[in-house]
Amino acid sequence: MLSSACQDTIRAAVWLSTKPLNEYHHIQKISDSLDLPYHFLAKSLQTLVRCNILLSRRGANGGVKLAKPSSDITLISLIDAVDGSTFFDACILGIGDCEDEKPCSLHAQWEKWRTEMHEMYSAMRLNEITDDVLLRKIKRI
Amino acid sequence: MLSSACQDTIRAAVWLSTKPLNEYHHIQKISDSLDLPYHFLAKSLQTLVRCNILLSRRGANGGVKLAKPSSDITLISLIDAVDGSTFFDACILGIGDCEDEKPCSLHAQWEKWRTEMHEMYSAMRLNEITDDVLLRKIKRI
DNA sequence: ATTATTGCAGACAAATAAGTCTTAATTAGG
DNA sequence: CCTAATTAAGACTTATTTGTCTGCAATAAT
Repeated sequence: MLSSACQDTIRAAVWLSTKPLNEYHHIQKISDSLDLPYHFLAKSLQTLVRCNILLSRRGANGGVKLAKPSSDITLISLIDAVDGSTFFDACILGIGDCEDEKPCSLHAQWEKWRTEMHEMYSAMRLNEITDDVLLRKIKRI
Repeated sequence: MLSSACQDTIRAAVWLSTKPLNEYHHIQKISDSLDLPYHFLAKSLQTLVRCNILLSRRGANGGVKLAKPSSDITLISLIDAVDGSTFFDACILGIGDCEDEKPCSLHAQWEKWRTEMHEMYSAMRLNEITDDVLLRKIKRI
């Protein structure tokens, strides 16, 4: 559904959204707080830096921070950055040209949900996702 | 979303549902018709045999066929057999104990869709999925 | 300037998913 | 009984995802 890299970046971004905008935070601190693998998380966050969603600074007291207010960062921008937008385009049965030609019987219903999901992710901004479940130190399944 | 093994078995089952119930069909014929990898499909279909969704017969003129009328076979039974039911239980952010404790802010909406999807798959039976898109020879993306 | 600290980049390793191949077992038909 | 055809089972390979490690480059503090 969402890759684990994507799930990690979402949780990390939510974590950052609870911190002041002007502070840089060491990625190690984030991975420790959320119990995520440091290097794996670091790699995914680099993607967000390249997409101008995060800013980073090297060296002592360096780290990463949100590039803009959390109310300006949509969930879909994170998903697109890390996972790409393939999920919201693909047929649920993996049939390549199902969408362009006549859609299969599952496709019609699937498309409805896909669209709804995409709209929700597009509407939802980081500052709305303040639930502390995301910020708790929870090892993945 | 659905594994490719699962997508394949669904298409194969739909293909079988268009054939007379008393005929066995060589798996090679199915994989040729749908342009799916033979051995990979064969393995997945064996799972359906073990779940009593398909019947099989070895040897000359052998093959597989539906174990019951296509109107008695739900889509969810295929998905559960091949992929298991983990998808319909898991948090979209991969947080293990999100459901049992307080759900995260995404979880509430996600659960609604998950449930709807599960209900649709449970209600939908093979004989309703007659769309010929599924039966066309279409290479995966 | 020097040094410690940090992100960056890419090679590497492990785990999982996807796909292939070989051999054995079973069956129909001659 | 033989033989060809076909599923069953599982080992094997390949691809993708996930995760780790190492060294380099930049930067702030001293």
